[in-house]
Amino acid sequence: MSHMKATIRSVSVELFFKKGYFATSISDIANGCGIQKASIYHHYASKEDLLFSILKGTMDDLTDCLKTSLAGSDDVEQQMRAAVRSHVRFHLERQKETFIANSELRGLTSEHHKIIVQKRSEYERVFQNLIQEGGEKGVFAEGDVKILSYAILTLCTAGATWFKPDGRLSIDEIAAIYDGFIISGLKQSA
Amino acid sequence: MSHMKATIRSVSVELFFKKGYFATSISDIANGCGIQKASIYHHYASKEDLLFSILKGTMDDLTDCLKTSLAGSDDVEQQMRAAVRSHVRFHLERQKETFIANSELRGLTSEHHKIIVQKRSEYERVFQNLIQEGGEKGVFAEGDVKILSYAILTLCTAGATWFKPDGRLSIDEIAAIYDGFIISGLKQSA
DNA sequence: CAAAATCTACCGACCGGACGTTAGGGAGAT
DNA sequence: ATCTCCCTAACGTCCGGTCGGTAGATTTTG
Repeated sequence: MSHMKATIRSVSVELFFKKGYFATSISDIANGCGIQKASIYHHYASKEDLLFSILKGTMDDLTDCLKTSLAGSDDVEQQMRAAVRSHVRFHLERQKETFIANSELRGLTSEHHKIIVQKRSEYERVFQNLIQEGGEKGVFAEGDVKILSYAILTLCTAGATWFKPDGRLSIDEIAAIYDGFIISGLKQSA
Repeated sequence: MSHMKATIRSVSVELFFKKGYFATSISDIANGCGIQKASIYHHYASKEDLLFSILKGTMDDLTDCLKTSLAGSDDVEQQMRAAVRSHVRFHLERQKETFIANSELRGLTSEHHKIIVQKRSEYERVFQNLIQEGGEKGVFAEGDVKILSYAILTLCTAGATWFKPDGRLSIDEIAAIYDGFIISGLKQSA
């Protein structure tokens, strides 16, 4: 990826995060890059292509991150803890991209939309399998797998909405809080 | 509110939910109402005014709903359970409006934005006070009040993202799952 | 090795269309 | 006579995207 192409990408992430995809114009992006808007089209085929490439890259990295973090153990509870922490960390470290990935899906063409949704389904399935396995082994209480997986994922994902990088708590502290909260909820002592 | 004004509102909710605020044009709304787009302006001053009135009405109803549900008890745990169930029910029963209220804030002017954010802060404070009080009385484990409140609220709020009214589980069943999950998390046995 | 051809990165000007909004008017109810 | 509610018609603006072109680097070729 050329230097300017990377610049366009990062300026777009910044603007899509701050103003939203539809409220950001190609001129805005070009302006932020210090070039003319026609030059954008030398690097990206369309505005939608730009959005898609951001979303796809982010989803791929997210998936890789999860796979790496699961490789260390084969104990269900430890794996769930690792998965939660990986999920939280990624969403807070790359807050802007993940926020976009969760709020701007409607900007995609239907084919691109399908691709991203499928990637997300595969990602969710990892968590669902862990909940299922944990339930069968008696590590977690029995419960509705889908609802619980949505609960866990959206919980962490939403962090990207309110997180302030220079706030009171560090990413690892937040990850630890979520980790504890979720594992308690899955064990369902109440 | 006149009949047509109510129709415009409900058509807008439908379209804002399905396509998003910026992707929905005044023509789309007029079309859905069976009138000309200029006629919209007899009932609402602008597109933004329409969005704001939807958001404000929804937030007011949400707050009322919470207040009513808390009046029944003065036990902290029971109140938290009631609050969670109220929050979940409202977000699933009025899924489209709450979804918009959580995703289209950027469409507002800065004054209107401020008003809605303030209403939301007051709403959040109710939950934060319950967590605080529960912590002091030893009903819940000690923990970061803000993070936990965000966790609880976004958890339920996110339900409006994936909920299917004709799905496998009823609203009350989902509310019960969330209730158990959250209370366990707050008691932090893990 | 130099000239010719090609490729890369960008620009200024422009296009068709869609958008939110306004002006002015008309039919019916009060 | 006035007010409500909706109409037709138009306005100015901005947007995504295209076009033809240029300066410079790189590669190909006689």
